[in-house]
This record gives sequence, C-alpha cells and structure tokens, in this order.
Amino acid sequence: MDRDNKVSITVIRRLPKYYRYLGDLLNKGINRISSQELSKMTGFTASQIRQDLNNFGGFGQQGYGYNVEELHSQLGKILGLETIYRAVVAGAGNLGQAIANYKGFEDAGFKVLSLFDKNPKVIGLKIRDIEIRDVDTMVDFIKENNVDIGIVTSPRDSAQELADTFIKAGVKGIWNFAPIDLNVPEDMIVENVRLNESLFTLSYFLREKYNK
Amino acid sequence: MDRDNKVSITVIRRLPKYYRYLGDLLNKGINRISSQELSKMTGFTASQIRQDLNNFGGFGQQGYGYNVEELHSQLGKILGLETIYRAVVAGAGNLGQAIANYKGFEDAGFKVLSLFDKNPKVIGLKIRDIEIRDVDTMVDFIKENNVDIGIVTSPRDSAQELADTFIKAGVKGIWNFAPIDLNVPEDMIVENVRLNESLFTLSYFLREKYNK
DNA sequence: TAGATTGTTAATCGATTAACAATC
DNA sequence: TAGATTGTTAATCGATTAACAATC
Repeated sequence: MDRDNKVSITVIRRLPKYYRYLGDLLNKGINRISSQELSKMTGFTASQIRQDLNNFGGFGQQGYGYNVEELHSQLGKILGLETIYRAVVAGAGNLGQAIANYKGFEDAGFKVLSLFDKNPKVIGLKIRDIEIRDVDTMVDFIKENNVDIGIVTSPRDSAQELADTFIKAGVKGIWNFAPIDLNVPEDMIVENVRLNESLFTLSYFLREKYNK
Repeated sequence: MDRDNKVSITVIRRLPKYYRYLGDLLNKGINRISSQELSKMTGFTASQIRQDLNNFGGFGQQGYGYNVEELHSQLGKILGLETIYRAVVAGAGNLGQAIANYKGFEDAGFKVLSLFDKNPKVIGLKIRDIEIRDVDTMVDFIKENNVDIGIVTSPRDSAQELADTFIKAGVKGIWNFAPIDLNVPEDMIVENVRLNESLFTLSYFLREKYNK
C-alpha cells in the first residue's frame, strides 16, 4: 500500500481513465466490476489495474471485485475532484476563450474567475459571464480572490513572463498551453498541454504510414 | 540503426522537443551542439539523446557533436513536417474555432480547409477565412478535397459518430479532443488530446501537496 | 597528434505481466 | 463449501543510464 511513497506519474496518468469508465458504469447502473472487465474496457491488463489501484489502498474484495460507486468516489478523492480550485486565464485569444468555456472544468472542480489580456480591444468583454480584464491588474486580482491556478494560453513569447507573474502573485499551480518549458521554482506544480507535440506525433505516424 | 524496426512511442514523443530546441538554436545562429549541451537544455540525459537519435541514423560526428541545421532538418523530415496535410474540423464550438485559428498548424504542415457543425446558427459563418459548413455535407467535402485529417472537437456524445463519418469518408488520421476512446479500425491513426485528463493530473498534484 | 564526443554495447533501473496464496 | 477474484510477490520485459571503443 505505502500511501506515502511517491506513486509514479505513469500510474497517476491512468487514474483519470479509470475514473471515466467507472463514471460510465455508474450511469448505466452497474455496481460491480472486476479487474478483468475493467481491462476489457480500458485496454490495460487486469494485473496492471490491480497494481495501480493498490498504490492507494485495497478497494476491492476477493471473489467479488470492486464496487463501482465506492471505487469511483475514492478515485475522485484521490484526484482531488472534490476540492474547488479557483483559476484565471492569461491570454484571452481563441484558445483562452475556449478554455474559459470548457465544460470539463466543472468535472475537475475548477472555476475560472477571470481572463486577462493586454489587448485593449478585448478588455472589458465577457465570455459567457467571465470578464476579460487588463493583465496589469492580474497580480492584485489573484491575491484578492485567492486564485489557486494560473492558465497560460498566450503565445510563446509572453508565456514565461505571465508564468512569472502568476508565481509572484502566489498561485499553487500552472496549466500551460504555450509551447515552451516554463522556468519555475522547483516546488511549483506545472501541467503542460503540448498541442504542437501532439500534432507532430500525428504527423510522424502519417508520414511513417503513407510517405515512406 | 535499424530504420525499419518500430521505434518506441516514448522516443517519438521526445522528438518534437528536440526539434523545438534545435529551432531555437538555429534562430540564435548556433550551428553546433553536443548531446551534453542538448541535455542541459531539454532535461533528458545526453546518453538518452544519443540513443534516441540513433534510432533514425547517425546524425552526429565523433569529437564534434551535431550540426544544428542538419539535425533540425532531419528531425523535420522524420516528423513529416515537410508534407502538407489537409484537415477539417468537426465541431465549430469554441474549441473547434480555436483549433482552426491555431498558429501551430502551419509549423506542423497542416492546413484546415473547413469546419463542420450541425447548428444552423453557425453554418455559413467564417473563422478567419475558413467557412463553417453543414456537417451533412462533410463526407462529400472530404472526398472532393482529398482531406487527410479529421479533427474532432465536438462534445463527447457525438464524437464517435463524427469519427465514423471521417473514417467512412476516407481520412488517414484523426486528431481527437473529445474525452472518449474512439472505436476505430486497427490501422487508423488516432492522436488524442486529453484536456480533462491533464486537468485531473494537475488536480491530483494540487491535492497531494495542499490537501493531504 | 591530443582532445572531444559520438555510436553502441552492457548494466541498471523501473514498469508491466504472470502467478498464486489469501479470502470473500 | 466451491468458485471467483483480489492483493501481492516474483518473473519478465523494456527503457534509461553508464561506460568505453571508435573516430573525427
């Protein structure tokens, strides 16, 4: 079990998939699942699933399997989905606006309080009911509103500067969409979304298959 | 070397990062780099970098290192960035529009020809100069325009149906943003962007650090 | 040539899979 | 109880790192 030993990142990144499939089962009214059945659904081996879950505790029952509702709820806790995190978006371009509207936020317990931009043309506009504010007011806003998360959707050139601002203002983590490795203090939590790398990977496999 | 043996996906996913840093060096006018220097920049070990590159050929020179321009260009070829791929976006919501406007496309050699939606309110509108068309016309459009790539930015519920349509129309690959495991023929190339899983992972580390 | 750095083999490490005793 | 399936240890596999001969 060893609840306190670091769980490997490869395990962590499988948890959301378990959580998603358990949610589906819950919606279907299924309340019991075995590692073998989960294996068929997720494509991971039953052995790996049992290993993964046992990093966090023994959620199953010999001879029975796992209770869907229980396991779903436990994974939700482990993933921190019960806590509400307060976020702001730096960069109110297309991506920033899409992110601000992103429905998946609620499921993960995130709440976008504001967008920030330096372009006077968009400052003052609202995305749904989220206001776009002047980036110069961002530090104060973050401090006054206890913002936990900064989201970087700016172009590459301004990403580091925005991250610095976030850090100065005291955020706990950064969700970064800019194609750059942000320079941050060691203990800062950064999660990157690498759209360009994903696209390059797609391109690699296309070339491999079709343009030998 | 073994240019024909399958290169592991973990290696492939590091290539874009090499490519990016080499591009930076190129812009700075630096024309020589050692695996050790690349290691400092990327955070991968020098040994790993040499191993990775040698999956595709011996690009370096003993005692010298790598020629930046040469290596950059070789990686570009390996990643298929020289080929122009024609893409369409299914789902003209915020994310679809953001994707259609995404500058990174050009770098990866992708061109978005059209967006498709079923909502009559958006059909006919243009994002920059890319028209939003009725999703019912998508198959014909793909066939007539030799579209290579379908991009799924729809909500989860319609994602599988759109993927099926893409496949029927004959695309070579799918870039999927919907939080679902698409059911596709074995040889179909699918690259997923899992925004929700990324967010869950961020949430996990926040909880781990702050809400023990 | 001497120094530097690759390409590549060998050693290590970590992650996945297999196996099975424990137990519901 | 008998059957099923977990939790967990052991075996295997693959990926990373170390080492060094080759060579520019």
